[in-house]
Amino acid sequence: MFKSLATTGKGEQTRQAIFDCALRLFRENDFDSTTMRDIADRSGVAVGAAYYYFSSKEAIIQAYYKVVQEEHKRRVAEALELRTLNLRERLQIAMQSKLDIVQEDRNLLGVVFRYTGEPNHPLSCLGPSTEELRRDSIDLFIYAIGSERLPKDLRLLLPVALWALQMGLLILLIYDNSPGQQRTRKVMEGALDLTMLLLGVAKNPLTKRLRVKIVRLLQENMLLPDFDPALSRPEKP
Amino acid sequence: MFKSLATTGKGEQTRQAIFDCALRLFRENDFDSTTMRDIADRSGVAVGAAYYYFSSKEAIIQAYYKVVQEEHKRRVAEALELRTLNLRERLQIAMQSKLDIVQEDRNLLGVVFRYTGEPNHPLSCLGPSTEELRRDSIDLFIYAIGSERLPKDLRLLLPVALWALQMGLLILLIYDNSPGQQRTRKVMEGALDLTMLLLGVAKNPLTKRLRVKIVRLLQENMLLPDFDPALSRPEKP
DNA sequence: CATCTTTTTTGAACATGTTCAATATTTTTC
DNA sequence: GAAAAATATTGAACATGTTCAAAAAAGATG
Repeated sequence: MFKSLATTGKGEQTRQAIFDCALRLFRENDFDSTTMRDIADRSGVAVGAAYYYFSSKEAIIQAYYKVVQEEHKRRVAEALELRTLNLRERLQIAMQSKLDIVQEDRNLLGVVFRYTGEPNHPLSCLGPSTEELRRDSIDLFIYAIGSERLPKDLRLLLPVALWALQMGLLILLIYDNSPGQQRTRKVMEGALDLTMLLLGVAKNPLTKRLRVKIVRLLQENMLLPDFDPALSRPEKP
Repeated sequence: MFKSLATTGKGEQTRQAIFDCALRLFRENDFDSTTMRDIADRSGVAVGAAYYYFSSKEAIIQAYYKVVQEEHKRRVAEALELRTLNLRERLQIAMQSKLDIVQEDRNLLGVVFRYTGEPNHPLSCLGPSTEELRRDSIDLFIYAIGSERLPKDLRLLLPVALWALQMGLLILLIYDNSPGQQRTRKVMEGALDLTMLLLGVAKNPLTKRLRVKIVRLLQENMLLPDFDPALSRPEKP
């Protein structure tokens, strides 16, 4: 009943060929100066075929981003299962590995953000159509946080905050022309230092009122994923 | 020596006609489904003329955003000069008036963010080509903060933080389908409350070390406008 | 295997952003 | 006011993302 099973059916093969060629071309030249005709030619198919597998040129980038996400999950799981690490180390791995994966494709990455401000666009990186990807991304941070002892509200807040930080770092990475994108790495380190520091402070009961204020503001305005009705999952089955 | 003086030369007149028609059409339908041919037809000129005045379709949106910015400056200046207000009130006016101006054009606004992730694009809202706009926007917050008594580092940090907050609120506004976009307004209020609260805390000398950490992190990585060499202005003439 | 159904592939046609050489108009110069 | 220079305008031509009816290939059914 599902599309393309394990065995690489003919269709899946073409899809992959188109995807691979497209990525190669995007990397050699760049997204905008690569035409769908280029992609089709290189893949040895007609333009129509490319559209049979990808609903638009940008959809190829979305497929790319899904691959990135999978690889990210894989790497984080691998690293965290290897040995026991403290929170700071775990978060660092989560952030770092994402940057590692994506670093060579800074130009492609930009396209992912192209419809940030257009909610109804199927590729809007904040829109409903990408909810699953987003959820996955946040879940990865939840996984990295693991069973770390944290006040309830912080447990709710931290993953989203880290996701937002990651988005910011991706943007920074795109603009970062320092050799090896060291600048972005440094900002990441610094931001994680600050995060740990703030977490320390936040555990202090004196900060309770402030925390409540923040969480309530976000919750009431549906800025925390669990509180978007469309997303809410049964909490106590 | 300058283009188009006070007297509306013929050219400026056409430009304005094209701009007006374009905006009207963008609002009636939307950005993407309005074609340059539509715009040209409605303005009673040939397509080429539209391109003589606007280097691209998106450039019309940039022009729109400049108008918004001007209007924003005007309103803030007007409101702040009317009577003496406290910091919270001043910041609120700065934020609020921006939302007021832009609210009816939530769909257009999205286009402003279209090249966020593409530094070299002339319309990249974080790129070098829009540096002036950004600077203006931050300056407006500096103006709103006025001569409020603040530690030096906060004086450096706050305007940028407010600018970032404003960008976030604009994105939120675009996604906000609550009646009258109340949700965005509430988040704004809440965010300003928190800002004031944090400012209060930050004035406490005990937070000095943390503040220094934050400022240094941003400065070292050129994330504060004054420290981008390309931007630096003589500070002590 | 013959037939029917589904999946895949094709490529011409279309829509629309953009360019540009040619033309017209306006402004400047003397 | 005529000639020259600068500015404005035209619209056909181009490039490229996308669509779609038709054809081909693969798979299912009997």
